[in-house]
Amino acid sequence: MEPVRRKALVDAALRVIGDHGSLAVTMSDIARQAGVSPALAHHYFGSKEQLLIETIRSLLRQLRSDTVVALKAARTPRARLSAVIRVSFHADQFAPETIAAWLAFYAEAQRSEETRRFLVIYARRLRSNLLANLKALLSTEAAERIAEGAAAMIDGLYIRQSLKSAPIGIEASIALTEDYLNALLATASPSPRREKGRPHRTTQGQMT
Amino acid sequence: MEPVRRKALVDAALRVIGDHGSLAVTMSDIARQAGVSPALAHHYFGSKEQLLIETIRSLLRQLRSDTVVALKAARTPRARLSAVIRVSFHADQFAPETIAAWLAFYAEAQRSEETRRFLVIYARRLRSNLLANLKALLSTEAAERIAEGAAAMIDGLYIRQSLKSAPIGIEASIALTEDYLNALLATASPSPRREKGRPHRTTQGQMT
DNA sequence: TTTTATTGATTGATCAGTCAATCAAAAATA
DNA sequence: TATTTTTGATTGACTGATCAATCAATAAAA
Repeated sequence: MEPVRRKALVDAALRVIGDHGSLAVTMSDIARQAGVSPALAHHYFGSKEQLLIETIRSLLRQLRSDTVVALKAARTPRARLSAVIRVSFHADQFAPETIAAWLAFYAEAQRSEETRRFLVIYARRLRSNLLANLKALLSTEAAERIAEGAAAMIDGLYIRQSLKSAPIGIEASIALTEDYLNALLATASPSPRREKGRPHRTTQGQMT
Repeated sequence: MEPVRRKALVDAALRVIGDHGSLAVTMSDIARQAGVSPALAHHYFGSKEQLLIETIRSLLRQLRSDTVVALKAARTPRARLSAVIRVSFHADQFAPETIAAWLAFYAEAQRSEETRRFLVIYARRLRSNLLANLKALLSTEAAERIAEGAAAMIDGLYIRQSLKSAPIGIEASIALTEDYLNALLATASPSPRREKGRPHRTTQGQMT
């Protein structure tokens, strides 16, 4: 029973948090969603915090698994970059409840060291997946900048989605990130082996 | 006394929320920080929610005021774009407690209609400030895309800062956003009056 | 005197976490 | 096989703590 209940409770927590849009949900809410008593949730997880930790862990596991699959299917570095982007905006990730859950965990990371650790892992993975493939196309220096920028844009599009103010769709979000990549790939030095010196200003003054 | 107390309480709330990294702070915490009794906070604001609303309103007012000043000092559209970026990463905004507070409100917006309204106003203002100046340099169509992208990148850099995982500094954040702008300004059609037709793919396939 | 500012004390609700008690299945024993 | 024992699953009822909100009372100012 244990593994069944644990999974049911973690799934329920994710759902309840997503619906409610906050981690301020009660064990009762979660237990009810899972169809068990609150006491049982405590029995298996010991504390609410522990259940929440398992919940974010599961969110992360899902994302990694999706990423691995997408990466495996892509052959070239450029294609792998697109794969990373696509996974980030994949339908599951972009569901309102999932976005709400991620956001809630971001806020929680301010207070829970353990939650922060998980989110740092996420941020690093995203950056690293981008960086590894950018390095095949650009100098390390340029690759690092662009990886940082692309990761920020992905996170930003994601968080802006949570407000549903300007409902940019999945496709538009992907296109925007791809445009960023394309533009900077074209502007920055095109080869991994490039001349050193000034950190190559991007074509300034083009448009006054 | 009323205006004095209201301001003290709003400032205290901002501080406590920032320190605590969450809206789950008590009226007592806030009142203590402001040096008054919890009962007085209720007396002037009626409810905790109302105090929180006033708090985010104050955050927004500050940001707008900074923006107005920065915008006034800039002469060209391109300079105004830089001004908008600079204000977003201005030292006040980038202080850990301020970031924590913004994040907390983002999470709250999932649940409070009124909080969401304020954040939507913020998102719109940012987009609009960027858009107005981009339109002077590009077709409306391109300007809209780039405004969306730049706004997302700003928000993304901001939120990533909250994790303190890859502590990108203020200057680096500004540079990254400027690079995005420069690259896309160079790539997209350079004039406001441009031929119509296909939505101008950005130089695709440049770098295989 | 009337109004405003301020607080201590209290209330009512909500929750995380505990615990003793039940129930059922499996294991051991006869 | 029939039985007792043990173990794990599960819950209802309870506790202690926390907190938003209220209110009656006091102090001070107008």
